[in-house]
Amino acid sequence: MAIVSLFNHEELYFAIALQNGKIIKSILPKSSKKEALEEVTNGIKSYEISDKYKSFAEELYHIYNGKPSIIKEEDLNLDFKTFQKKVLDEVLKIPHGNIKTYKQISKAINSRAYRAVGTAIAKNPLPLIIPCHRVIRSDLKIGNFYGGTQMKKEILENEGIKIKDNKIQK
DNA sequence: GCTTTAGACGTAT
DNA sequence: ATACGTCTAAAGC
Repeated sequence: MAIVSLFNHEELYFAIALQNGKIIKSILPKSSKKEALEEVTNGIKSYEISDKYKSFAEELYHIYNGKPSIIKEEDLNLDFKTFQKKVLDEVLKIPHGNIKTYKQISKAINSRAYRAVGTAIAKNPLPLIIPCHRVIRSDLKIGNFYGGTQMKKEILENEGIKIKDNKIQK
């Protein structure tokens, strides 16, 4: 049985799901409670909604607004398949306010599978917590994002990164 | 400088 | 077999 907690601020709805005390799923902000719930419970068979982990859901809101995450690695369920685990482990290491390219990630895990890095990140079950928004293209363009490039840009700007014409400014 | 081309990798469809 | 949140190198404008 998974436990789902919600948090909302104005028109932004965040949600998080935990199983055995570990975070198994987070979502990017949605514009309605219904959407947030649908998204976070996608793929989860049985769950109950409670305020028990509301602080985690609220934390998502803080990360979205550019504050450093206080969620610890031991709170996360990182039970992924080998390749994806390597990729997400690397992404998790990117500090707040910093960025890395797809190429740097693939190099760090001794692979040339830049494309596969993209797909692995696309399947990230813990957006915001695993900062996949900090992974960009080597030409410093934003690249794509599950929640849309616009949202990726917004989060990065909230972290203090300057962006002009879809490009990171050094 | 820009664009297009092709092949490289892991995974899901 | 093909498509993808990509990269590089080469070619042409």
